[in-house]
Amino acid sequence: MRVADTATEPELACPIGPVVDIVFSRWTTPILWSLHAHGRQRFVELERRITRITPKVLTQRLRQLERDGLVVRTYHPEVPPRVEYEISELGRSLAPLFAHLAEWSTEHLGEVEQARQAYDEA
Amino acid sequence: MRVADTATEPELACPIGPVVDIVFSRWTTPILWSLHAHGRQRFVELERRITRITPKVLTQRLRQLERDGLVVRTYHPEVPPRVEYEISELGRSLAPLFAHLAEWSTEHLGEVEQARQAYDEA
DNA sequence: CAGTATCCCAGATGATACTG
DNA sequence: CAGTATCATCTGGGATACTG
Repeated sequence: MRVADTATEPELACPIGPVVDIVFSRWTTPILWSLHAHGRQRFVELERRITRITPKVLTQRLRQLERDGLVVRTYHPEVPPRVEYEISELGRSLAPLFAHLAEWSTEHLGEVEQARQAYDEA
Repeated sequence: MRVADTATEPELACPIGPVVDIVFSRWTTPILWSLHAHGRQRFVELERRITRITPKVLTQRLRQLERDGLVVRTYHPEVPPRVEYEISELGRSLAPLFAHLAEWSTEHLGEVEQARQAYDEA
């Protein structure tokens, strides 16, 4: 974990910048979570589970996740076509991290709420 | 860590949705990281350290962070004015999480790169 | 079913200039 | 110094419709 060149590089002064872009860009956490919680799924299943997402955006995100090696896409040339998505090994390696995040959430989300209320009153 | 209502709520099917919004919205990680790595800092110091950020956006992000209780702002009514920002107790509680993230980064970022290359060749 | 193709808009971001 | 004000920009995302 380098800190030395903190002042050198742009916003990448922050060594976790790249990971954040990969793992926490919009829609990726719901998708990964869904895939992790419910296993291999078809396009429509994801679409139904992640309410409010449009097929266009879901496709975009899935492609990105596939490109980054976090998700595996399997195409079955049938009629009608069947496509299945599942978490890759690499994607699964994020599980402890997500757990850590969920833990922080249950422990400190309340404090954030309080801080907001206090702030808004002033 | 509930999973039961995964299909009930919208994108919050993902229990870490709220935290992600708070901690990983744009510019927040560089700011928090800088504050964590270099301690209490004035506005200009942050501005210089986080290259490419404009004062407007820096102000916005700092306000948000302050409202969420992750950062403490101290105003010194002098001439010229002096304002200092520092991480709060709550903000500091994110440190292990960031460390975890940095660790994942050093271990797996290479795999992401490889996946991308492989994908782009096909 | 599993997407693509278009059109479109809001909100976020950037550039620039100005103040207490 | 520590912002704010204003204007221009621009891209992600939404709505809708269509296809192999």
